[in-house]
Amino acid sequence: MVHGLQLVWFKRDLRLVDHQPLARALARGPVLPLYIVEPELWSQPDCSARQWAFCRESLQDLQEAFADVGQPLIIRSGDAVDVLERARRQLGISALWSHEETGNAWTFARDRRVAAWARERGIPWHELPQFGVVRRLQTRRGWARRWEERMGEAITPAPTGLTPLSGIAPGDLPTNDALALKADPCPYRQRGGRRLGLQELNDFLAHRVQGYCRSISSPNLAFKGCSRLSAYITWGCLSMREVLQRSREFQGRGVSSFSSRLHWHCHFIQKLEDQPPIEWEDFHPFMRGIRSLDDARFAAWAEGQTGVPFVDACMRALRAHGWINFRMRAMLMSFASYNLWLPWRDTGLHLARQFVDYEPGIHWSQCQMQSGSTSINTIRIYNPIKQGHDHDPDGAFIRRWCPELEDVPAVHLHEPWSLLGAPRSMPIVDCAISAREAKERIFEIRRSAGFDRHADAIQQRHGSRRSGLPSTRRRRSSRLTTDPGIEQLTLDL
DNA sequence: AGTGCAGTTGACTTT
DNA sequence: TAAAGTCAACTGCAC
Repeated sequence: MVHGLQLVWFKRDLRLVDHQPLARALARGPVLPLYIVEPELWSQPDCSARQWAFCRESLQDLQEAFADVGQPLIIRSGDAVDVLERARRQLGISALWSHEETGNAWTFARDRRVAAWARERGIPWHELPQFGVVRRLQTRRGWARRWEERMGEAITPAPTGLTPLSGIAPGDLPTNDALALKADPCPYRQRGGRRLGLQELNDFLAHRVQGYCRSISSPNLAFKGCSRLSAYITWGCLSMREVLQRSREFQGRGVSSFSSRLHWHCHFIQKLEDQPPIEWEDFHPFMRGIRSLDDARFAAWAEGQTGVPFVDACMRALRAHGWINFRMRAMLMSFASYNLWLPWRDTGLHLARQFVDYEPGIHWSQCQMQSGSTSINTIRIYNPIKQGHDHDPDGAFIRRWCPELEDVPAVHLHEPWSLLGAPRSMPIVDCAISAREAKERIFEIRRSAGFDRHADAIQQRHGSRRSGLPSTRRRRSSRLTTDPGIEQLTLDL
């Protein structure tokens, strides 16, 4: 049976291997592979030039891969619905194929407009999952098992020998200027594309995975010792499935620690999939609006000028690399949310732009988790001085990124204000005092009436079944408040 | 050689 | 993927 043109819409899945929408579309008929550069997307406050640069390199790599199989990748710029409608009018479209995307609120709204357009035009839109994230999830029960099932599916090989469509101009990739992106120098950024992603994967599994556990916490080791695959997974140069399956060919603590992180990747994205407003709204209603934006504090934090050396070094390294290890991300967020008491939405947008591997679901879940607003996790306030001593004991990292501290002797490097006699600038906040105040504020809210009732509901909806069982204390107290029989009894007493 | 004591370590709790 | 506090057990040392 002959079908009409199958439009495969590439989003953050910039590869030919393990691309089920592409493979399924090819089984139906001639394929038009399309990437839509959306200027409005790139003007969103969580997007940046460094992300576009990585995406653009990945697209160039994909263009080459398509050229090798005989059909150019088609690039168009503009609003997605406009571009799709033009394609429909000019070429006729029988079906639209893509991966499911759990993006930000903007891409969610855009997908709804595309869905409405497809419905109106009678064009079926086949969206297939590429991660362990489940659409329209009813319960978290059995989630981990489903994740394993999906990740265990056979890898779809790259197609070969496509029949080229004639008379369609391939189109050009716009530059930063054309997208009006703000200058965003990032000298040590990883480069995009599947070729480099595979290189990183092979090198990680062959040489670096053994030392993985030892390297992840220290900013001195992490840039080389971590997998460094996150950006390639975010932009889809590599599929999660192939990364997981390849890594399971190996054994050891490093491999199991790494693959459990792939599992957590999907666990966190699932939260945003289930509840899109968590991008800007605190999970727990009692946590909403508790912090305030202070411009001077925000600027000092964002520019790596807080006066706390380890915090500043991390922020400056992040700006220059477009990446930093997990623990240091958590510390930067913790410092902003607790010590500086800044709203996580504002600081989260800044971090989002810094991350080449920005993945909305992970990012916003983590921002909230490191700000204590989820209510289902215990609050974790990082002490940047202790973190510095633990993970940068000789101060090499601080010296690398804070040249202004050149003449400070090693013993004072983590807290140069302790160097008596020198007119050393004080940090913008006292770490110990501000941490204690933040802790008191959070626990005051957590003690307030009705807090646990919301927290239990959040745990029910978003908590991991595997490890996130409510604490004994909470379980006990929630039984008291949710079981009407016992509640009556306790009220009587 | 046993006792007292300051200091350390580790498990556990609290915030 | 926190940090600080508590407490008991332990250690090294002086006497």
